[in-house]
Amino acid sequence: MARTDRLMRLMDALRRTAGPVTAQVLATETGVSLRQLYRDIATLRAGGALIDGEAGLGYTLTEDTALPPQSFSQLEIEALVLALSGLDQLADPALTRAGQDAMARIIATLPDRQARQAMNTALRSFRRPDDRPPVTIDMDLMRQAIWDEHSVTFRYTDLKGRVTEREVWPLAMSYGEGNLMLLGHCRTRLDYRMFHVSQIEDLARGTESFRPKRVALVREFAQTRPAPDRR
Amino acid sequence: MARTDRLMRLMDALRRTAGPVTAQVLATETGVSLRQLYRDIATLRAGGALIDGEAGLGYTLTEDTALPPQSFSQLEIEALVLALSGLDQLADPALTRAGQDAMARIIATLPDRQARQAMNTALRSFRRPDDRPPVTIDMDLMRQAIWDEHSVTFRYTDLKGRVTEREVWPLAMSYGEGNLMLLGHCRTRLDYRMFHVSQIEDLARGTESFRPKRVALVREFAQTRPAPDRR
DNA sequence: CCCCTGCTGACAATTCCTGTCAGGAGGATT
DNA sequence: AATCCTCCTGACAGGAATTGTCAGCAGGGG
Repeated sequence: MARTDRLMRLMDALRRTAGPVTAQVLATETGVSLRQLYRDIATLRAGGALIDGEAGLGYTLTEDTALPPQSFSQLEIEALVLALSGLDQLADPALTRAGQDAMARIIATLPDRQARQAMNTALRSFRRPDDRPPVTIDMDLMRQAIWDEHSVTFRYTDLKGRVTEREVWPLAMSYGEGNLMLLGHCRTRLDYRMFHVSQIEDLARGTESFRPKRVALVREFAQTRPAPDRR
Repeated sequence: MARTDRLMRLMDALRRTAGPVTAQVLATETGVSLRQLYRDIATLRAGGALIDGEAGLGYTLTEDTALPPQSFSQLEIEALVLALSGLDQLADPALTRAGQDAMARIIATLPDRQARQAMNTALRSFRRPDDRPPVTIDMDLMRQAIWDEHSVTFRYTDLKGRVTEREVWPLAMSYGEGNLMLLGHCRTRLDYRMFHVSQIEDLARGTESFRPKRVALVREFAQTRPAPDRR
């Protein structure tokens, strides 16, 4: 790892000095021949760093790409932006807002050029939120219950129109078929169930606590019904 | 830089998987012999990464040393996980993979408790990838063209079954109606068009460059047809 | 007991890295 | 113009590092 290490020190040296630095100085500082230093500079440039080299003057670091490892790749940013844009369709304003905040925070840590491009590489979704039934229940209460590992009670209308009262251990939110769904362990049926959030009414905090079983339960569920493979 | 690069990919692979991974799997994934993988693991450990290796089971990443820690609220993490899970539906393996890597990297910077919870707060989507037409074109080429601000040509079958040859300035990818879409400026029609990626055939690099107009074009498009309000 | 795994050592082949030498081209100073 | 300083590139050979193969040990789980 001597090389990688040296390249890091070279970047540090470039960052440290404001004005142009000659290759000779950098070569001495990194303990390498002049020829090799030119090669190292070439390597850094290939890695995305914008290093301005002017004959008769020296090197100036124009833009710091911090090299792939520490940050996100272009493709990863694209995936994030694209994915977050899908949240608009979930009709859960708090969640959408949180997603935007998170994205903004991530973008804030990006190098300038990458950040500006990121905003325009992927677009927000074009489907209007009104397209799907609005979420009427208190999602904050639901999230709180999931987080606290505490049961909830609600009235549920299933796909065939049957209405039932249920007490459920809320395990996780999911995004299936373009709808916001709740995965829960139904205390009445004693089995895992997926609920369409839009079909839930009269949500209230229940009396049971299932701490700290949630992680185990979710894992059991995942094993019972394997999710689509990841690759 | 082949080695350094491979070590990064190895870290990504370790971050991505929750449970123990065997050395053989990692070796295959990073394209290296089993022996070399053990050496690579040793290198990462020497570099400070805490990788737990148990005989008969596999490797588990205990602690990550990369990336400055970013703090996210519980809700933000939930939004990220939920959003990223939607990528599975896009049938673009590279993008899905990038999303997983990015998520893993974010989670790696989280405090332990928060991280463990995050993995289970939201579930991956349950819709199987096969549900939608697979992406047949070379998305890498498309992304490259967007990034390079260079035109592309392709044959397009519209919703009414009409087939046309087009040259387009690709502006951005979008995720609308649950499908992967391309926003482009059609050079034939001289107007903005949305294309369903699954309807694109014979994608090739075109002859026109539109540098550096992309940002301006996307902005103009956004003003012309306002996206659903963001709040 | 077996199998599956993590882990280590040795060795040869190969690849990669590096220093040296020899130039070319552009800017700044005289 | 002349000169110096610099960035930059190519070729080549010695050396260092990386890697695959082969061999063996140790620990967990059935």
